[in-house]
Amino acid sequence: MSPKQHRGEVTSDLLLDAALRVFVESGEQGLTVSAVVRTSGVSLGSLYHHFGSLDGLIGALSHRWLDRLLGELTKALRNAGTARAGIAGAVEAYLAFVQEHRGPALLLHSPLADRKGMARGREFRDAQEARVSEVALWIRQGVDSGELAPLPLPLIESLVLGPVVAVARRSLSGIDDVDLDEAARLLPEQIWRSVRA
Amino acid sequence: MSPKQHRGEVTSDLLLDAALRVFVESGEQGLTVSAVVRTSGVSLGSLYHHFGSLDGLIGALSHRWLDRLLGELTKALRNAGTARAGIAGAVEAYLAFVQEHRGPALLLHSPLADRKGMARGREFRDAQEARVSEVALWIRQGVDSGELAPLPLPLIESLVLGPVVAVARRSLSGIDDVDLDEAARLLPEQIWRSVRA
DNA sequence: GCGTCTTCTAGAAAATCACTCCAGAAATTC
DNA sequence: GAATTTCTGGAGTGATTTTCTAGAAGACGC
Repeated sequence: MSPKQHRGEVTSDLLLDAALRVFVESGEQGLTVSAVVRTSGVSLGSLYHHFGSLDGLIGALSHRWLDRLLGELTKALRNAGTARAGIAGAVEAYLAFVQEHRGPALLLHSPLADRKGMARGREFRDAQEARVSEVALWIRQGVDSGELAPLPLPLIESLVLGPVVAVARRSLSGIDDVDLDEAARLLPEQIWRSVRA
Repeated sequence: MSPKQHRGEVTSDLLLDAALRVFVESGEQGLTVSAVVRTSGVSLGSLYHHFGSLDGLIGALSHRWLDRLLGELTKALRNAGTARAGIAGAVEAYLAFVQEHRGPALLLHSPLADRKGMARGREFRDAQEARVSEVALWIRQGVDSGELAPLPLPLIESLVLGPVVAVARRSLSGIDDVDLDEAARLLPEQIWRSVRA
């Protein structure tokens, strides 16, 4: 790690951290270029040098945390001996992530991540693709082994993650009375019923 | 219908229609005040007179279509004799709506509707509340009659709509190969398994 | 140590938007 | 037919993102 690169990493990390902090404190409304520049202490020029645009910065931040979340999910799948245990583990891991990282979870489930998280460069897409295809592979194995119902892969993925995302959104939006602990206790069994063979 | 009101309705409808057209053609990026003014032929002042802000216009548009969608869902629930038939009907109605009204569905599933659709006035909220509470009531009856599993209502709602929304989003984003007809054929049975008693 | 090239920082200026404001037209009311 | 309310029009304002360019800091060969 050369000094120059070290400096560069520090600067972009300063920006990413500041962006998350601003988002948590001020919401997506307050997440402006000037606010990030102010709280990070980094200059406007540096921001645009490293990320090209505000969307680029937000996209990189979203990607960083989406990668963590997908990492938790794939780890849960990998460590499970059965399809049933894998589904349950992934559901619990998702909800645990939302509880432990409320700020980042809020970002990932906010409109910002949808818009700016997409249309990323190659590196971003590829790292994600690796995760996603690992999930797809795990599902295919479950179907082939007869543990999961013989459905199209996207449908199985939607049946598993759809309810989890819905519950997470409700909890994060705050207007609903969803207890994530309760959801983590009840959802795995119900979701399993919808995808088991 | 007096002449003035007639003119007023025409003007606001011109704006709503133009906004949807602009969104479908140019995406949420292109949905600007000037674009709406240009394509509608209505003046800037009129836009702000009728809707107060761009968010107000988008919110009204989202509300108009969300109301239609919820109407389809509640109609499906009302016309069903059993809980199982109701779930299946609602799922099919949702997916049919997405196929028949791709533009509006894209709007409803886009970040715009999330942000601007909220924080509306009393009239908007109330009309929606009526729909939502009708759904809640239907679910409660299913639980009480022993047809649905004794779960918290938000969880049941998430188990039913979560996968449907996930599939709809995939289809609308275009990057995925989800066949909505196939989904409408397969999902009802799988979702039913996750919520039946 | 010394010039060169690339990378990075800095912030002023430009461009784009949503929104305000108010003058006046059109419709309504009495 | 005058007064009042509602609606239309668009120039102007302020905020925000982005561009531009001048130059500082580091990498590298010599």
